[in-house]
Amino acid sequence: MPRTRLRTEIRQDQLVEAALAVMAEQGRGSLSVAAVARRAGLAPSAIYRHFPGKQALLDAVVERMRERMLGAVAAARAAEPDAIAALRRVHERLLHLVRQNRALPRVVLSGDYPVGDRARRERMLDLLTRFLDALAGIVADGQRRGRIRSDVNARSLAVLFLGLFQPAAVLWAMSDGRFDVTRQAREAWPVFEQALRAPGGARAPRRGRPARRLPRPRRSPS
Amino acid sequence: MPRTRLRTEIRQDQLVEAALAVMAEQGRGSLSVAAVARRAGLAPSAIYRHFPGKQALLDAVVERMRERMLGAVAAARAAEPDAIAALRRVHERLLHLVRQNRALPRVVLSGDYPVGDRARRERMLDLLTRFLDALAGIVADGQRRGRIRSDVNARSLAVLFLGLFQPAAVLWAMSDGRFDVTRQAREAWPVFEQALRAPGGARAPRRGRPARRLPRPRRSPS
DNA sequence: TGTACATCAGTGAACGCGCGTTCACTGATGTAC
DNA sequence: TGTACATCAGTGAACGCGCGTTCACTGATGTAC
Repeated sequence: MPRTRLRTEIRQDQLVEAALAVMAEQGRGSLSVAAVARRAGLAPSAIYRHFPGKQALLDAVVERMRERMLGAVAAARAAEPDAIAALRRVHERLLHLVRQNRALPRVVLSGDYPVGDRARRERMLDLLTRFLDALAGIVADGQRRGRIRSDVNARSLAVLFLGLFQPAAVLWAMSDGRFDVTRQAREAWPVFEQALRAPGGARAPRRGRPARRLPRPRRSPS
Repeated sequence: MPRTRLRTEIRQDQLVEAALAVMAEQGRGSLSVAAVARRAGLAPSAIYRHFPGKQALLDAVVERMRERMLGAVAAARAAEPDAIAALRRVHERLLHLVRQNRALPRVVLSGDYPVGDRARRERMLDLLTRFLDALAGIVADGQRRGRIRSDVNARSLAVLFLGLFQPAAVLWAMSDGRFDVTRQAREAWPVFEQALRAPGGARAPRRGRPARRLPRPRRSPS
């Protein structure tokens, strides 16, 4: 006897959320069709009314993460004309996204979401590439307006931004929320923001010739 | 008929390396006992002469990554008395480690290595914690000697350091080595190094009261 | 230096289990008259 | 508003496959005399 019968769009949505919830709670290894179905209150076979197979469900999960991540960047950029303020807001929004959904780092940031064929792996990389492009767009904008240092290319600064957020996300997911992601963000952001601004008082790194020499090492152990 | 017969310590070593190779090439999803055995030139059943089960093999893989990561930090610290130079060397060594072994981010940095029970998850988190502790130790040392800014706690700067390395590692692994990890490092390191030094010309972030106000947003779209 | 025996790293065949998927069937919902 | 029918989201049972693991057996290596 069928329980409640719902339209396929609604079920698809529920199944994607169920998959995310299962990953968040039990890790990606436990992401079976049966587990997702149970979570969504359906029989395992019901999934095949809404997706052609498991891989299609996984694709839909990636698609949802893509929408949310790129959405966060676009929204922040639209809301904040200032590049640094926009980046700060992206940072806040991303942490919010991760806090709401512990599975995000496992899907997007682990580099090892179970993507079957080659084309899917490419699409996965494409997601991160677009994300970095969007961030680099904000950075480049800030550089043009003189708000962000121009002696380092925008793409490299975008990867640095990713580094502000990724370890926090992963540590938070690994520790089941015990890692204080808010505190880390509060302390790390000012450092990053300062680094983004024009080279400031300290000597700017020379363009083309990266400082290979170490800064006067002193002799003293421990 | 048995091929070549080797001592169990040697086979254990080979099997761990084989597991890392399989993960590097086909991703963690393909990490089956059969695949590891094939890679090591053994029959699947031979693995049980050297490990009680698959989980023990996975544990050994984690243990090897732990040794190498903590080894890199310890070696850099011993070789360089200056904290900033030591961090730089850790950075170089870690990138070298990742370049040699593409599976590292999948094992350690993904937050989702297939660890069965609760105790194993804890040990996994413990690895990263110790790693961060070791980094924070270097940072604290630099702070005591006035080489590194003291207005941000050492642990937060250590997580920032992790962020310098983790995205590069993951992007490199995801792109099958196409992402230019060396270039990223060359461009990102000076920015990070500068951020580590004393607050410099720019206003230092006030202790205890993080700047919640955004820096004078200007009205101008796109 | 032989011979006898214990040890133990190797093998292929077979196991049970859980997985993703298929299938015939059910019955609620929507539509035509 | 009622009746007849098509659609389609639901079900439980059954499938084949690949997995981790076990087992009896093999034969190379090490050790005792």
